[in-house]
Amino acid sequence: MTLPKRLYQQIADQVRQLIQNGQYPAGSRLPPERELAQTLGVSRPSLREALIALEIDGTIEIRMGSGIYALSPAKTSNGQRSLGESPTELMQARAVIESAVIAKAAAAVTDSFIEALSAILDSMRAEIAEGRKPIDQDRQFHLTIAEQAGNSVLADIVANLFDERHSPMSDHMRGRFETPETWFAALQEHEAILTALDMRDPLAAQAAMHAHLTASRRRWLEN
Amino acid sequence: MTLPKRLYQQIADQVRQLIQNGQYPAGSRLPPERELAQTLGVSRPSLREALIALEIDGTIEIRMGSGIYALSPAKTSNGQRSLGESPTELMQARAVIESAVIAKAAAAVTDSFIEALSAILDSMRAEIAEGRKPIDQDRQFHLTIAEQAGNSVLADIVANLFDERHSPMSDHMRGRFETPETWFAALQEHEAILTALDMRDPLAAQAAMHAHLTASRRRWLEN
DNA sequence: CCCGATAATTGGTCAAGCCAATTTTTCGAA
DNA sequence: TTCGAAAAATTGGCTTGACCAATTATCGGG
Repeated sequence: MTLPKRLYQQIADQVRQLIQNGQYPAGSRLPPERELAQTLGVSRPSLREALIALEIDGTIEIRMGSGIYALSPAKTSNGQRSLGESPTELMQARAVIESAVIAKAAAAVTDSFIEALSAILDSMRAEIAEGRKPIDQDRQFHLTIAEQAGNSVLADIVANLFDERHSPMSDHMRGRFETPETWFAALQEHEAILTALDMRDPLAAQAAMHAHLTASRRRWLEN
Repeated sequence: MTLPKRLYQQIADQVRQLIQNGQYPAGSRLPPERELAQTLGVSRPSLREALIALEIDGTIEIRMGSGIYALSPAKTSNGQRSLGESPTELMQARAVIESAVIAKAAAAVTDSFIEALSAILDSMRAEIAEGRKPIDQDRQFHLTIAEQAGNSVLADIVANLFDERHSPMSDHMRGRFETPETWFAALQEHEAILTALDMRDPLAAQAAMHAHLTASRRRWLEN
């Protein structure tokens, strides 16, 4: 499916291609705004909107009175990966990071932590029973564990990887729709994780999380 | 130090605050462009530039003819963390992830991989000898290891965490300037990592990487 | 040849207008 | 009185043109 793209997005793509194919290597200065706008056949405000997008994703640097400079790809911020580019690698990365994170969380188990996870699973079960998709509870489960590890940088990464896995566009492109059966399987895997955490067993928690993410990958990619 | 902020950034911050403090909860519609511009005392093109920034970072959704809608924080993409917010946590996250990554890379060692790392360290040594900062070689060293792990998602995360640690703003704010001495120490730590990889010893490689990142944290935060 | 002043070039912000998509309102028929 | 279709209003999208501010280039005098 192709969404109609905003003009600023089209312009940004064109400029990004000029940089990435070497026409403007890193450090070089792009043509001035007015010239670029004319070359691309768009208005200056529209070009500026595109330049803002490129500034945000780290493709260019804008210096008032001086010009627009191409940045090296190494300096770009966390660009959005193309959807479907590495779904297997995405799930593998989740397995690596959430295994490390849950080991930390398992070393910091408290009764309230266990109760919070249990409440999330109760809510998840209720949603499944009503035929709804407990995507928010799924996210909350993983994020609560990540937060218990005590490192907000890791928690952010867990959240972002979760969102990449579950972005609406990602699901739509792959033609994947979860069913109550797949959600129930996920719930059972979550309960196994909770049991391992309740036992304060880091190795068991890691194994349960790894099994869950392996199964999730299978549900996502192989159906 | 405070860089003068672009107007669109200031506007975006204001709108983001309106959303985050509950004045426009997720799902609600913001005032129309023309009204918002008037309320904030800016022009419509400037407001539109801000709205593009907010659209990119997932704070809002724009629907032509319908309006501007606040999104829930859960849906936001990888927002930039405030600089200095968690430097300790940033380094801890790097330790967790790069330890996992180097274990994978150590299981996939090849002669050309070792040669590539060795060449990077040679280049790093030459830069240090000439009194320059081998920041690119430092990054290349970490990223080459991450890429050898065979997972582009993890490699991207390693690159992004490295860039967060070494963003010009981050260094400037903390008043930190590396010296030839600190770079030389980093080079020696890198050589220890290479030795462990050359021995195909995942545990030694993990320990060397962990020691390097611990020392790097100390150099960054405690001087 | 160098330095300071001026001009030119560059990005930043603004006002106003028109186009296109969506939503709301109105009107007429059943 | 209700419903559906058409028209109007509202919303975002894009453009043209103008002026302000920072940086760079040029020129003239010492």
